[in-house]
Amino acid sequence: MRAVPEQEQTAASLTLEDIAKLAGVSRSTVSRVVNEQPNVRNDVRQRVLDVIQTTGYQPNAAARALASQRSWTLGMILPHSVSFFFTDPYYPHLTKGIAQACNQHDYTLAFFLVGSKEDEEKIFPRVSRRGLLDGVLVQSGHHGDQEIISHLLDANIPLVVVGRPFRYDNVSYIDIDNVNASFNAVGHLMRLGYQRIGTITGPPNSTVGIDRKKGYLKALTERGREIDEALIVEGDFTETGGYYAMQKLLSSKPDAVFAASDIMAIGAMRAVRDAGLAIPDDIAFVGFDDLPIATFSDAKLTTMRQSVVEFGEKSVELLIDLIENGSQTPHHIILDTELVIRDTCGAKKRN
Amino acid sequence: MRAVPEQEQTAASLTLEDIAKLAGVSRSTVSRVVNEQPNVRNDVRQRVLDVIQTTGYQPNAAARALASQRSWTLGMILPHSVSFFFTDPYYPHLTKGIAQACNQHDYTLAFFLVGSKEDEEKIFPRVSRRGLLDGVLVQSGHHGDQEIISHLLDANIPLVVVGRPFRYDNVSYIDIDNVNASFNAVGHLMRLGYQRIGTITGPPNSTVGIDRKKGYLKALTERGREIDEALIVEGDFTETGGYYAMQKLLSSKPDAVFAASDIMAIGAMRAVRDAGLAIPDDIAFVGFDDLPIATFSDAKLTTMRQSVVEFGEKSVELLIDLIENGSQTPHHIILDTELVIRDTCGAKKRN
DNA sequence: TTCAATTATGAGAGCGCTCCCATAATTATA
DNA sequence: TATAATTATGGGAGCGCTCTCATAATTGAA
Repeated sequence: MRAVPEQEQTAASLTLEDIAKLAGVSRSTVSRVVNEQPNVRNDVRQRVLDVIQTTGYQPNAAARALASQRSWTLGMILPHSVSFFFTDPYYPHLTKGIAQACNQHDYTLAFFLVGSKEDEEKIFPRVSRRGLLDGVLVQSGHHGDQEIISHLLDANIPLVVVGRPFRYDNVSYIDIDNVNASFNAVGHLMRLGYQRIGTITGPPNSTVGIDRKKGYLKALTERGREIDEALIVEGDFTETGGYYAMQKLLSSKPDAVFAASDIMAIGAMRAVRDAGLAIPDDIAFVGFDDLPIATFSDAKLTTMRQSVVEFGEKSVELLIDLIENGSQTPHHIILDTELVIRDTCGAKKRN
Repeated sequence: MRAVPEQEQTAASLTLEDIAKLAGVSRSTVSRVVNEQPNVRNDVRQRVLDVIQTTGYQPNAAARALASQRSWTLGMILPHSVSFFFTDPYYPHLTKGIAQACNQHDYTLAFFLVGSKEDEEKIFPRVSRRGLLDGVLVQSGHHGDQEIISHLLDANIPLVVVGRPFRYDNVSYIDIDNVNASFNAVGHLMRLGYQRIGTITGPPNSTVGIDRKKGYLKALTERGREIDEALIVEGDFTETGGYYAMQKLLSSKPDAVFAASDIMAIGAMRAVRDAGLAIPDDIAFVGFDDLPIATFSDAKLTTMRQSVVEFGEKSVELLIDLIENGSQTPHHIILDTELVIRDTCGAKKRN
């Protein structure tokens, strides 16, 4: 059933043994050179390298994986809950960060986008199949993802959750300090003198949604402000969600709004303009994420920056660390955020 | 250097041989059962299946790949040109379609997101490494992607381009008939009686941009209308690009606009509203893609539907066909589109 | 110059499958 | 019932690597 080998002995179908013969050394020596191991004489190493160079030899990934019990492939799972993969550009960006980090570390990224809850069942055995993945990244932080996480935990496969999961004591994850970041974002608005600061939150079944709201509340209460429930409206991390949330908020007459994501801030600002109000003069804004879209609009968005690139990098590095050093105690990494002051908060006008 | 096996002989680390022993048959028989091959007595098959079921056995992917010379993994390459991966939700959607199709066909999807032109060099040897991928999908249609495509072609790896590339005589690709689709979209506006139909095109270094503009021109000229260059403005498949393009267009006083993508249409409609004009009464709109966002806004977008799910499915199926039947003649698949009439074209008001 | 320590090299086994082929069991046909 | 055809099963080789271990070459110290 194997395809008939045509004319060619293509470069890529050469084996270690072939290279060894061409370089006049043994398979083992070539293997050492390929894997940059010591104990090869310099001239020999160079000779082998030359042969590899001219032939364009590439080691066979499957053979290497079988022999070394390492596939050099990481899995990334997007659970069904991450259907805003399509509505919040944050996810594509994060995905890019992860993909790039994998490249840099010479890992291949396998992508498991779970379309439906049933798909999760189907994907699970695939992910836990030996010889395919060295470790798994799960983009999560949603309440519905507990099951898949504990599945993965049971399978004893190195695992990093990207975003804090609901139960996290026994799993490694990476996140930013959402509470504190939001606290600072709202604090910034308070320092600028705004009196009626509203917020558009994320959904309450996500840790991100919960934490950012918590930071908002904390900022107000710690400085003795009263919480006005009418100033808190739930969004869903979509632009449209932000738009409608803002429409509701408008009746409570806020003078500033902290939106839990840039994309919601953009939707909300559109609602403000549609209502004939000006930003930041009538209503000031602070967003969250600092995606490129934050600067696309006329009014550049003041926002809490989290470096998605760094987020991706660190997730991958944590996972690789887990794979290579296999510690059993879960690691929790919290990345920094930084307030980026642009136009929409009104800070510049007040200087 | 191998990790010390702790207490467990986890289910997933069982081998074919173990299952054989447990079921009282040979390795070969288990292999036949696992791979759903004939020539196994029913009761034996059932016995083996039971053992597999209870042990949770999963064949080792690397071993299977090595022995069968098939990795059951497809690569998806997003060249650097697809940086609008982050600005046009079309790409995440398409990615989802592809990911789901891979799942359905029991392939794993490996994801190569090329961050920079230099990355392309780095990714190339990885992709052409034997034993890793059975075939490759390239999301393309951009002028800058010729190089990577011919690289892949040289490497003699089964290849499907998703979107028509600039040179396509020697490569398999899948696309929609963009010219005809746009022709129909614009024809729809003409039939509704609009006189000054403008267009916001895609960039001219993409086949999609070129073809959709071509369809626009064809629709006008075939019906004896004159082309007014002032009614043609270039966009870049981003919402912001659509917004600014529309601002330019406004001075030419169009009564209808065909936008080459939904996301640009949405940006453009925002510009129209910001200018105090109504949709569709002052300016009618037809978009292209029919992404979910088309229906999010208040004014539901009339648009040319291309099924991204089907697009993904068909790409994967074409690639699998190439892998399994390995024909040398390139296949070109053109999918259908369908005009979805909603509010923004004004058709409903006129009935 | 001699022997120990160190470094370089090669041979062999084995990773866990698939696939071919030989043989055993079963069924069909005469 | 005997023999041919068919179907079921098992054993062996091999996919292309890695990694351990034995041995050869080189260097250092006495």
